[in-house]
Amino acid sequence: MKLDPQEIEARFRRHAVRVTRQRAAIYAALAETTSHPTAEDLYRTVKRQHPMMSRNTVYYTLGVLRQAGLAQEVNVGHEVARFDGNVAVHHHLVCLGCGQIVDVMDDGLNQLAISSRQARGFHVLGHRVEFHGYCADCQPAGLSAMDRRG
Amino acid sequence: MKLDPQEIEARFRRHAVRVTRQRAAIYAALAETTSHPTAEDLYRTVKRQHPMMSRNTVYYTLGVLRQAGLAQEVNVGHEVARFDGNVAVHHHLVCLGCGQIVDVMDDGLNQLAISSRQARGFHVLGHRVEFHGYCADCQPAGLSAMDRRG
DNA sequence: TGCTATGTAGGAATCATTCCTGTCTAGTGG
DNA sequence: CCACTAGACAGGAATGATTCCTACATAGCA
Ligand SMILES: [Mn+2]
Ligand SMILES: [Mn+2]
Ligand SMILES: [Zn+2]
Ligand SMILES: [Zn+2]
Repeated sequence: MKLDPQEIEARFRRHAVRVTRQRAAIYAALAETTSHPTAEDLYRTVKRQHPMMSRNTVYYTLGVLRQAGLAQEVNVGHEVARFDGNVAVHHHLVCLGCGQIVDVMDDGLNQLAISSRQARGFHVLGHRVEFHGYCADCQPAGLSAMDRRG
Repeated sequence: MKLDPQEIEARFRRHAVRVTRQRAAIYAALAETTSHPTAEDLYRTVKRQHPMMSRNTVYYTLGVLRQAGLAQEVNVGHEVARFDGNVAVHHHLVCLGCGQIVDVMDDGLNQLAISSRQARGFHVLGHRVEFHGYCADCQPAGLSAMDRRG
Protein backbone atom coordinates (compact mmCIF):
# COMPACT_ATOMS: atom_id res chain seq x y z
CA MET A 1 0.00 0.00 0.00
CA LYS A 2 1.06 3.56 -0.76
CA LEU A 3 2.72 5.27 2.17
CA ASP A 4 2.07 8.95 2.86
CA PRO A 5 5.26 11.10 2.65
CA GLN A 6 4.19 12.78 5.87
CA GLU A 7 4.03 9.42 7.58
CA ILE A 8 7.50 8.51 6.31
CA GLU A 9 8.92 11.77 7.61
CA ALA A 10 7.19 11.23 10.95
CA ARG A 11 8.69 7.76 11.30
CA PHE A 12 12.15 9.05 10.42
CA ARG A 13 11.95 11.81 13.00
CA ARG A 14 10.59 9.44 15.62
CA HIS A 15 13.61 7.21 15.06
CA ALA A 16 16.11 10.08 14.78
CA VAL A 17 16.79 9.38 11.12
CA ARG A 18 17.68 12.40 8.99
CA VAL A 19 15.12 13.08 6.30
CA THR A 20 16.39 13.15 2.72
CA ARG A 21 14.68 12.53 -0.61
CA GLN A 22 16.80 9.46 -1.24
CA ARG A 23 15.99 7.90 2.10
CA ALA A 24 12.32 8.58 1.81
CA ALA A 25 12.29 6.98 -1.65
CA ILE A 26 14.23 3.92 -0.51
CA TYR A 27 12.12 3.45 2.59
CA ALA A 28 8.91 3.93 0.62
CA ALA A 29 9.96 1.28 -1.90
CA LEU A 30 10.80 -1.10 0.91
CA ALA A 31 7.80 -0.46 3.15
CA GLU A 32 5.23 -0.52 0.36
CA THR A 33 5.99 -4.06 -0.73
CA THR A 34 5.84 -7.46 0.96
CA SER A 35 8.25 -9.03 -1.54
CA HIS A 36 11.41 -8.74 0.56
CA PRO A 37 13.46 -7.05 -2.18
CA THR A 38 17.22 -7.13 -2.58
CA ALA A 39 19.34 -3.99 -2.44
CA GLU A 40 19.57 -4.17 -6.21
CA ASP A 41 15.77 -4.42 -6.53
CA LEU A 42 15.40 -1.30 -4.43
CA TYR A 43 18.11 0.48 -6.39
CA ARG A 44 16.32 -0.21 -9.67
CA THR A 45 12.93 0.79 -8.31
CA VAL A 46 14.13 4.00 -6.76
CA LYS A 47 16.35 4.95 -9.67
CA ARG A 48 13.27 5.59 -11.81
CA GLN A 49 12.39 8.64 -9.73
CA HIS A 50 15.96 9.47 -8.72
CA PRO A 51 18.29 8.85 -11.68
CA MET A 52 21.32 10.02 -9.72
CA MET A 53 20.78 7.51 -6.92
CA SER A 54 23.85 5.42 -6.28
CA ARG A 55 23.97 1.86 -5.06
CA ASN A 56 26.11 3.06 -2.22
CA THR A 57 23.26 5.22 -0.95
CA VAL A 58 20.92 2.25 -1.05
CA TYR A 59 23.30 0.11 0.99
CA TYR A 60 24.12 2.93 3.37
CA THR A 61 20.48 3.80 3.87
CA LEU A 62 19.50 0.20 4.48
CA GLY A 63 22.14 0.15 7.20
CA VAL A 64 20.73 3.30 8.75
CA LEU A 65 17.16 2.03 8.61
CA ARG A 66 18.22 -1.25 10.10
CA GLN A 67 20.02 0.37 13.01
CA ALA A 68 17.04 2.64 13.58
CA GLY A 69 14.72 -0.36 13.72
CA LEU A 70 12.79 0.64 10.59
CA ALA A 71 13.94 -2.31 8.49
CA GLN A 72 15.47 -5.71 8.90
CA GLU A 73 17.56 -8.04 6.82
CA VAL A 74 16.06 -11.39 5.90
CA ASN A 75 18.48 -14.12 4.96
CA VAL A 76 17.41 -17.19 3.15
CA GLY A 77 19.97 -19.79 2.29
CA HIS A 78 23.09 -18.10 1.08
CA GLU A 79 21.57 -15.96 -1.59
CA VAL A 80 21.90 -12.20 -1.78
CA ALA A 81 20.59 -10.22 1.17
CA ARG A 82 16.90 -9.38 1.17
CA PHE A 83 15.25 -6.65 3.16
CA ASP A 84 11.99 -6.29 5.00
CA GLY A 85 10.19 -3.11 5.96
CA ASN A 86 7.92 -5.10 8.23
CA VAL A 87 9.61 -4.89 11.60
CA ALA A 88 6.90 -6.68 13.55
CA VAL A 89 8.00 -10.06 14.88
CA HIS A 90 7.11 -12.57 12.20
CA HIS A 91 8.51 -15.51 10.28
CA HIS A 92 8.88 -16.60 6.68
CA LEU A 93 7.95 -19.22 4.15
CA VAL A 94 10.40 -19.60 1.28
CA CYS A 95 9.79 -21.19 -2.12
CA LEU A 96 12.67 -23.43 -3.12
CA GLY A 97 11.67 -23.00 -6.74
CA CYS A 98 11.30 -19.28 -7.40
CA GLY A 99 12.78 -17.91 -4.19
CA GLN A 100 9.76 -15.88 -3.18
CA ILE A 101 9.46 -15.14 0.53
CA VAL A 102 6.03 -14.95 2.13
CA ASP A 103 5.32 -13.55 5.58
CA VAL A 104 4.04 -15.89 8.26
CA MET A 105 2.36 -14.11 11.15
CA ASP A 106 1.63 -16.69 13.83
CA ASP A 107 1.61 -15.98 17.53
CA GLY A 108 2.32 -19.63 18.27
CA LEU A 109 5.66 -19.41 16.51
CA ASN A 110 6.57 -16.29 18.41
CA GLN A 111 6.32 -18.15 21.72
CA LEU A 112 8.90 -20.85 20.97
CA ALA A 113 11.27 -21.46 23.81
CA ILE A 114 14.34 -23.55 24.29
CA SER A 115 14.84 -25.80 27.30
CA SER A 116 17.43 -24.45 29.69
CA ARG A 117 19.33 -27.72 29.35
CA GLN A 118 19.75 -26.99 25.64
CA ALA A 119 20.37 -23.28 26.17
CA ARG A 120 23.92 -24.03 27.34
CA GLY A 121 24.15 -20.85 29.37
CA PHE A 122 23.09 -18.65 26.48
CA HIS A 123 20.97 -15.59 27.10
CA VAL A 124 18.46 -16.12 24.32
CA LEU A 125 17.01 -12.95 22.84
CA GLY A 126 14.90 -14.22 20.00
CA HIS A 127 14.48 -16.73 17.26
CA ARG A 128 13.59 -17.01 13.65
CA VAL A 129 11.62 -19.72 11.90
CA GLU A 130 11.95 -20.34 8.18
CA PHE A 131 9.66 -22.81 6.44
CA HIS A 132 10.62 -24.05 3.01
CA GLY A 133 8.70 -25.75 0.27
CA TYR A 134 7.24 -25.07 -3.15
CA CYS A 135 4.69 -22.41 -3.94
CA ALA A 136 1.59 -23.24 -5.99
CA ASP A 137 3.34 -22.22 -9.23
CA CYS A 138 6.49 -24.23 -8.52
CA GLN A 139 5.12 -27.58 -7.38
CA PRO A 140 7.30 -30.24 -9.03
CA ALA A 141 5.41 -32.09 -11.79
CA GLY A 142 5.71 -35.47 -10.08
CA LEU A 143 3.94 -34.20 -6.99
CA SER A 144 0.31 -35.30 -6.99
CA ALA A 145 -2.54 -33.65 -5.14
CA MET A 146 -2.49 -36.62 -2.75
CA ASP A 147 1.14 -36.04 -1.83
CA ARG A 148 0.28 -32.45 -1.17
CA ARG A 149 -2.29 -33.23 1.51
CA GLY A 150 -1.60 -32.59 5.15
CA MET B 1 35.04 -37.80 17.98
CA LYS B 2 37.53 -39.50 15.69
CA LEU B 3 35.89 -41.18 12.75
CA ASP B 4 37.22 -44.52 11.49
CA PRO B 5 38.50 -44.32 7.87
CA GLN B 6 36.61 -47.54 7.17
CA GLU B 7 33.42 -45.92 8.35
CA ILE B 8 34.02 -42.90 6.14
CA GLU B 9 34.59 -45.13 3.12
CA ALA B 10 31.47 -47.12 3.96
CA ARG B 11 29.36 -43.97 4.12
CA PHE B 12 30.77 -42.70 0.85
CA ARG B 13 29.98 -45.97 -0.91
CA ARG B 14 26.51 -46.13 0.61
CA HIS B 15 25.84 -42.67 -0.83
CA ALA B 16 27.55 -43.36 -4.17
CA VAL B 17 30.33 -40.86 -3.47
CA ARG B 18 33.71 -41.68 -5.00
CA VAL B 19 36.37 -42.30 -2.40
CA THR B 20 39.46 -40.08 -2.57
CA ARG B 21 41.98 -39.07 0.07
CA GLN B 22 40.93 -35.43 -0.21
CA ARG B 23 37.27 -36.17 0.27
CA ALA B 24 37.89 -38.47 3.19
CA ALA B 25 40.01 -35.79 4.84
CA ILE B 26 37.46 -33.05 4.25
CA TYR B 27 34.57 -35.17 5.44
CA ALA B 28 36.51 -36.32 8.49
CA ALA B 29 37.30 -32.73 9.43
CA LEU B 30 33.66 -31.80 9.03
CA ALA B 31 32.09 -34.81 10.71
CA GLU B 32 34.45 -34.88 13.68
CA THR B 33 33.55 -31.40 14.90
CA THR B 34 30.35 -29.75 16.07
CA SER B 35 31.68 -26.26 15.40
CA HIS B 36 30.02 -25.77 11.99
CA PRO B 37 33.23 -24.71 10.23
CA THR B 38 33.52 -22.49 7.17
CA ALA B 39 35.02 -23.76 3.92
CA GLU B 40 38.15 -21.82 4.81
CA ASP B 41 38.30 -23.48 8.25
CA LEU B 42 38.11 -26.89 6.62
CA TYR B 43 40.72 -25.90 4.04
CA ARG B 44 43.17 -24.89 6.74
CA THR B 45 42.53 -27.99 8.83
CA VAL B 46 42.84 -30.39 5.97
CA LYS B 47 45.84 -28.64 4.42
CA ARG B 48 48.00 -29.76 7.34
CA GLN B 49 47.80 -33.37 6.19
CA HIS B 50 47.35 -32.57 2.49
CA PRO B 51 49.55 -29.60 1.59
CA MET B 52 48.48 -29.74 -2.07
CA MET B 53 44.79 -29.43 -1.23
CA SER B 54 43.14 -26.58 -3.11
CA ARG B 55 40.26 -24.46 -1.93
CA ASN B 56 38.42 -25.48 -5.05
CA THR B 57 38.48 -29.11 -3.93
CA VAL B 58 37.04 -28.12 -0.58
CA TYR B 59 34.17 -26.22 -2.19
CA TYR B 60 33.60 -28.91 -4.81
CA THR B 61 33.63 -31.67 -2.21
CA LEU B 62 31.25 -29.81 0.07
CA GLY B 63 28.88 -29.61 -2.90
CA VAL B 64 29.21 -33.34 -3.51
CA LEU B 65 28.68 -34.20 0.16
CA ARG B 66 25.70 -31.93 0.30
CA GLN B 67 24.04 -33.47 -2.72
CA ALA B 68 24.73 -36.90 -1.34
CA GLY B 69 23.07 -35.98 1.93
CA LEU B 70 26.27 -36.32 3.99
CA ALA B 71 26.54 -32.64 4.86
CA GLN B 72 24.45 -29.54 4.96
CA GLU B 73 25.01 -25.83 4.76
CA VAL B 74 24.07 -23.75 7.78
CA ASN B 75 23.45 -20.07 7.17
CA VAL B 76 23.42 -17.59 9.94
CA GLY B 77 22.86 -13.95 9.17
CA HIS B 78 24.74 -13.04 6.06
CA GLU B 79 28.10 -14.24 7.14
CA VAL B 80 30.22 -16.73 5.24
CA ALA B 81 28.71 -20.16 4.67
CA ARG B 82 29.17 -22.70 7.45
CA PHE B 83 28.88 -26.44 7.11
CA ASP B 84 27.48 -29.21 9.23
CA GLY B 85 28.32 -32.90 9.11
CA ASN B 86 25.34 -33.62 11.32
CA VAL B 87 22.56 -34.40 8.87
CA ALA B 88 19.97 -35.36 11.47
CA VAL B 89 17.09 -32.91 11.67
CA HIS B 90 18.10 -30.35 14.26
CA HIS B 91 18.21 -26.63 14.90
CA HIS B 92 20.73 -24.03 16.02
CA LEU B 93 21.53 -21.47 18.66
CA VAL B 94 23.78 -18.65 17.51
CA CYS B 95 25.87 -16.30 19.65
CA LEU B 96 25.56 -12.72 18.44
CA GLY B 97 28.88 -11.93 20.09
CA CYS B 98 31.36 -14.56 18.93
CA GLY B 99 29.35 -16.23 16.20
CA GLN B 100 29.52 -19.72 17.61
CA ILE B 101 26.74 -22.06 16.53
CA VAL B 102 25.47 -24.69 18.96
CA ASP B 103 23.25 -27.63 18.02
CA VAL B 104 19.74 -27.77 19.42
CA MET B 105 18.18 -31.22 19.28
CA ASP B 106 14.55 -30.91 20.32
CA ASP B 107 11.74 -33.07 19.02
CA GLY B 108 9.23 -30.36 19.83
CA LEU B 109 10.86 -27.99 17.37
CA ASN B 110 10.86 -30.65 14.70
CA GLN B 111 7.06 -30.89 14.84
CA LEU B 112 6.29 -27.25 14.05
CA ALA B 113 3.55 -26.84 11.52
CA ILE B 114 2.06 -23.94 9.69
CA SER B 115 -1.67 -23.37 9.45
CA SER B 116 -3.04 -24.08 6.01
CA ARG B 117 -4.44 -20.57 5.91
CA GLN B 118 -0.91 -19.22 6.22
CA ALA B 119 0.58 -21.83 3.91
CA ARG B 120 -0.81 -19.95 0.89
CA GLY B 121 -0.89 -23.07 -1.29
CA PHE B 122 2.73 -23.93 -0.56
CA HIS B 123 3.78 -27.54 -0.26
CA VAL B 124 5.87 -27.21 2.87
CA LEU B 125 8.79 -29.64 3.10
CA GLY B 126 10.58 -28.55 6.24
CA HIS B 127 11.62 -25.73 8.44
CA ARG B 128 14.55 -24.39 10.31
CA VAL B 129 14.64 -22.65 13.67
CA GLU B 130 17.49 -20.37 14.66
CA PHE B 131 17.72 -18.99 18.19
CA HIS B 132 20.00 -16.07 18.84
CA GLY B 133 21.45 -14.59 21.96
CA TYR B 134 24.72 -14.33 23.83
CA CYS B 135 26.78 -17.25 25.05
CA ALA B 136 28.12 -17.33 28.61
CA ASP B 137 31.40 -15.73 27.52
CA CYS B 138 29.76 -12.96 25.54
CA GLN B 139 27.04 -11.71 27.88
CA PRO B 140 27.05 -7.90 27.66
CA ALA B 141 28.47 -6.32 30.81
CA GLY B 142 25.25 -4.48 31.66
CA LEU B 143 23.29 -7.70 31.76
CA SER B 144 22.77 -8.81 35.34
CA ALA B 145 22.09 -12.33 36.54
CA MET B 146 18.52 -11.23 37.26
CA ASP B 147 17.95 -10.17 33.68
CA ARG B 148 19.25 -13.51 32.61
CA ARG B 149 16.59 -15.49 34.49
CA GLY B 150 13.73 -17.21 32.70
C1' DT C 1 45.45 -53.62 -16.97
C1' DG C 2 43.43 -49.91 -19.77
C1' DC C 3 39.29 -46.63 -20.47
C1' DT C 4 36.57 -43.06 -19.27
C1' DA C 5 34.02 -40.35 -16.34
C1' DT C 6 35.21 -37.70 -12.45
C1' DG C 7 38.13 -35.38 -9.32
C1' DT C 8 42.00 -32.16 -8.38
C1' DA C 9 45.15 -27.99 -8.40
C1' DG C 10 45.84 -23.58 -9.48
C1' DG C 11 44.63 -19.51 -11.24
C1' DA C 12 41.29 -16.27 -13.33
C1' DA C 13 36.74 -14.37 -13.08
C1' DT C 14 32.45 -12.95 -10.74
C1' DC C 15 29.72 -10.04 -8.12
C1' DA C 16 27.46 -8.52 -3.86
C1' DT C 17 29.02 -5.63 -0.59
C1' DT C 18 32.22 -2.41 1.54
C1' DC C 19 35.52 1.28 1.42
C1' DC C 20 37.28 5.77 -0.04
C1' DT C 21 37.06 10.55 -1.38
C1' DG C 22 35.46 14.83 -2.70
C1' DT C 23 31.14 17.37 -2.84
C1' DC C 24 26.68 18.51 -0.86
C1' DT C 25 22.97 19.43 2.48
C1' DA C 26 19.74 18.76 6.67
C1' DG C 27 19.41 20.35 10.92
C1' DT C 28 20.53 23.67 14.17
C1' DG C 29 21.72 27.84 16.68
C1' DG C 30 22.86 32.67 16.16
C1' DC D 1 17.31 34.36 7.50
C1' DC D 2 22.25 32.81 7.34
C1' DA D 3 26.37 30.17 8.28
C1' DC D 4 28.41 25.91 10.27
C1' DT D 5 29.15 21.27 10.68
C1' DA D 6 28.07 16.48 11.19
C1' DG D 7 26.38 13.50 8.38
C1' DA D 8 24.72 12.05 3.57
C1' DC D 9 25.52 11.43 -1.38
C1' DA D 10 27.71 9.86 -5.92
C1' DG D 11 30.95 7.52 -8.22
C1' DG D 12 34.50 4.64 -8.49
C1' DA D 13 37.99 1.44 -6.49
C1' DA D 14 38.75 -2.45 -3.48
C1' DT D 15 37.48 -6.70 -1.14
C1' DG D 16 36.66 -11.42 -0.57
C1' DA D 17 33.84 -15.56 -0.68
C1' DT D 18 32.56 -18.38 -4.18
C1' DT D 19 32.45 -20.04 -8.90
C1' DC D 20 34.47 -20.92 -13.32
C1' DC D 21 38.06 -22.69 -16.38
C1' DT D 22 41.49 -25.90 -17.88
C1' DA D 23 45.07 -29.26 -18.05
C1' DC D 24 46.50 -33.19 -15.58
C1' DA D 25 45.51 -37.24 -12.42
C1' DT D 26 42.99 -41.19 -10.76
C1' DA D 27 38.85 -44.14 -9.01
C1' DG D 28 35.96 -47.50 -10.47
C1' DC D 29 34.94 -50.75 -13.67
C1' DA D 30 35.12 -54.33 -17.73
MN1 LIG E 1 8.71 -10.44 6.21
MN1 LIG F 1 24.33 -28.40 13.55
ZN1 LIG G 1 7.75 -20.71 -6.32
ZN1 LIG H 1 29.72 -15.82 22.31
